[in-house]
Amino acid sequence: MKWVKNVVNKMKEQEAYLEQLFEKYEIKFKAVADKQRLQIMHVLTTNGSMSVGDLMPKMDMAQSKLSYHLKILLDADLILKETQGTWSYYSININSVNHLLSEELCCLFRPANK
Amino acid sequence: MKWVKNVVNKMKEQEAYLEQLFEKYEIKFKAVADKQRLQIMHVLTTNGSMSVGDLMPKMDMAQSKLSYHLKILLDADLILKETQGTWSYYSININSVNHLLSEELCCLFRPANK
DNA sequence: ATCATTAATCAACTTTTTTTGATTAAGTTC
DNA sequence: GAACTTAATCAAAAAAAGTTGATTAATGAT
Repeated sequence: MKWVKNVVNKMKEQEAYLEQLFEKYEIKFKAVADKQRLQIMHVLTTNGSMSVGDLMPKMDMAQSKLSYHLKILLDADLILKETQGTWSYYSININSVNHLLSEELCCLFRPANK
Repeated sequence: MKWVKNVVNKMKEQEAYLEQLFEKYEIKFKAVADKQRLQIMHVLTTNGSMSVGDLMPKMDMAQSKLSYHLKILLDADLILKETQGTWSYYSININSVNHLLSEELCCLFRPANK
């Protein structure tokens, strides 16, 4: 019966779609599942664009460690990077954060929240 | 100067508050930072309240493994548990999910989304 | 060209998380 | 109460994530 096959196929498609989706969100949620990275995001929110060197004292973190965490946030598309010569400037990706977190939470990562 | 001390104290309070907040969210985000657990949440969403035994075939997962992941979601307050005799029934905690995730994401964890 | 600066990457190590199979505890059924 | 069912917990092993210090690559300054 043709329609049975069609239904089964639809279900398989749906499953594959969800699996992909969950994988994507796993990466994003892993990125925010660390208080140090949440702190980085918060510092970038309140200070705007910052170089790794600027972040080091604010986070009290060694350079290689900071680079490691920044890469995770960048791979999850939660922050943006702009290279200028030998400097790397990072900033929050508000758009991406808004699509991921609840409104009340986003407030924490919105510039100049009062 | 008294006002300097006051300002410094306020800042320290703010810092302590944020640190606590980030720790709380670390736990919640860790819980959703796993595709298997996202899948569990989704199954609970579409099927309503389920026992561990019901979930096993749906997740194709051994009992002890399932209990492990359910505990993580429960500790993060993202699911609810009701014990009836020797059965444990788990269900999604919509309220908590709504406060954590973006609206578009919550749709995935809202019963009967069309 | 040499030296200094900035930040990414690497490799070894540590810590945390996840998986697995077995055991335990508590409640049913006969 | 003996046997069975359900699900939590445990301990050992495996896998993944995070930390550390050193190296590298690329750019800038002298």
